[in-house]
Amino acid sequence: MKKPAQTSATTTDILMVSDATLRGFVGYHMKRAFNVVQADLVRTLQPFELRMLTYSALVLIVDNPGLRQSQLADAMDIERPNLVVILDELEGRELVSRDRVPTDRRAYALTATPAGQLLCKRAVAAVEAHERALLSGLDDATRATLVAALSKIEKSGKSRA
Amino acid sequence: MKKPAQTSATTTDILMVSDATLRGFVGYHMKRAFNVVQADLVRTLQPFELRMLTYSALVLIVDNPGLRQSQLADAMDIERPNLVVILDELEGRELVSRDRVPTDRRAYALTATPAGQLLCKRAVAAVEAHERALLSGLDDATRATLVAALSKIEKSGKSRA
DNA sequence: TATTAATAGTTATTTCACATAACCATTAAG
DNA sequence: CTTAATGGTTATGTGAAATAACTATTAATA
Repeated sequence: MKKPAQTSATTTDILMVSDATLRGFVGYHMKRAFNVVQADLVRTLQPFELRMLTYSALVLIVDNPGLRQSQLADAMDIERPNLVVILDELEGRELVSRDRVPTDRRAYALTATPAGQLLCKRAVAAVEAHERALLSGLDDATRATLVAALSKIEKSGKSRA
Repeated sequence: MKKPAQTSATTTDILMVSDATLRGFVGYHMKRAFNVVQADLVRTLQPFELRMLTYSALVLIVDNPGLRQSQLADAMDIERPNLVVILDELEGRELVSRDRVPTDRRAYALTATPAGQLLCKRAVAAVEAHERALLSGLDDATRATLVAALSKIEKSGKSRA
């Protein structure tokens, strides 16, 4: 009788690590799944030299031309100071422009340049394709339930912020 | 005729920011929902003086007494160097101990002290309670679908790591 | 109107979660 | 026995967030 391949000559005891307790939490599953999605997103955006934040900022500016930095920060759920570097980068690449608002000389109106709009369109298309591939294992009904559940969770947080 | 409350004397134009494009991505919903869950988790763990990482490390050690740091790093999907500080903290608080493995004097076997086990039990209970509250809007079937979908997404990433 | 308070954006600094490179000790392989 | 690989560590860097404190400007109020 052959000994089963001498699995571990080294005392390493390839005992699988159990994460049973953590698996009991929906949050744990969310983090793990999101890590996968995010890693994919980062790879997808790399050719465009966009990061998650520059990407979502750009998309929001394209979709909401003329909005203020504070509105954008609000929409992105980040603090104003963090937005500054993001916009510095986008502006430096001439993808968006900060234009003074004549009626309020404190504020800047954000708009995407033609180059920014083009890059945005391409990036969005790429992300769509990648996400479609990543979620190909889920049928439409499941995907809808997933999104609905996530929305509900998100909303339930808005109350006790 | 009363003018409708002069909604904005300032030109601020309270125009709602549209995130319609981003809402088209499941990943966006995942991030938003996870932010809520994570914020809740952080608040929940604060009384125990645990952060997400110290918490999950502790739980995994309790569930897998004797495991090595590299196994733990692997299970937590982080690099070994990052685990060092986490364990320094847990060991400093005498919640876990690093014991030399006699058969391999390079490695450390990680075990939770009684204090660590107790804290772990309490923390897990608290997180369970909080998560139950957070997910109270979802019925069991939806929750099951959610977890199944997230697991599938997670797995689909494991192939193309 | 003059002063105070609030707002928009910025700078500086910090924390946390992660990654890489390089190193020491020890063990395994050639 | 020399070389590889492994387990843990140190040092260091990056990206995503937050806070405090500042300037310029606009709104509120006394």
